[in-house]
Amino acid sequence: MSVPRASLADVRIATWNVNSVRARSERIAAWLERSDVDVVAMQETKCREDQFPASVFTDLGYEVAHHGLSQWNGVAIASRVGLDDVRVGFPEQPGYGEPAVEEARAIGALCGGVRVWSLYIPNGREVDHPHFAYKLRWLDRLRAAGAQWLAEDPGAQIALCGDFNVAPHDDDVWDIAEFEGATHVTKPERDAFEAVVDAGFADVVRPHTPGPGVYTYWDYKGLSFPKRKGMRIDFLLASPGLAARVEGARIDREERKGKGASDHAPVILELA
DNA sequence: ATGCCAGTCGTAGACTGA
Repeated sequence: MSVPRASLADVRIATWNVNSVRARSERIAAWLERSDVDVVAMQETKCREDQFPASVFTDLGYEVAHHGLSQWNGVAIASRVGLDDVRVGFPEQPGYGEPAVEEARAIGALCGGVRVWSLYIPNGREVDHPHFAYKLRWLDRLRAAGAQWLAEDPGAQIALCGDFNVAPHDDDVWDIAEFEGATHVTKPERDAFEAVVDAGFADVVRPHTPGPGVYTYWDYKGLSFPKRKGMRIDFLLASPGLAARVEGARIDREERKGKGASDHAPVILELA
């Protein structure tokens, strides 16, 4: 049983695409004990509410909120510094298809004074696929929601955490030449990502984890991890009020190693 | 690149992922 912290200073916030919370439950529990994070935003839980293994988190002293509608997507936040005012989805979050169907891609909560969002941005699939337009629309609505939150409270401490499925710069992939015509690196996707940043949400991890060759995701196929063929697509974007508290950040490559790893590594932010 | 690897459904093979 972890001891809840008495102070809200020296908080660690992480984001991690776990690629199934059920298949990964033992590794997640071991990682929580090892990493000593206070808040973790998870994506791709891949389960419904009634299937979510809440005890994995509560047994370690965390509160947990989950949003899952099917075996796809699914987002959660676990916290041991409070978990209040849980919000499922953000205002005007787009749905997918005709008619538009809501997907479990966003959950927010107030954790120790920080508004934490766990976000799973749509993949896009192919550049000419309807899912690609959905991805761009989703990012644009996230930008609009974020801008509105900062307009209402410029000093708000907001963390947009998640798998953005965008590699914003060429050195965020192992070889940009290999991505000709591929999603994740196109100008519209990068513009949509930068628009979120420009709305006031800075990538506060990169200054502490400079590249090139620094990634958060490695495909299971083709020995991508040992070959260091990765992508940097998981981010913690911080509002000005939160960015001012950032003292450090790291990507936990160790967690990508061994049997039963997620294809994404956790990304951890250290706050004063 | 038709696959590669992994997880979901369910119990074969389709779908999703990036």
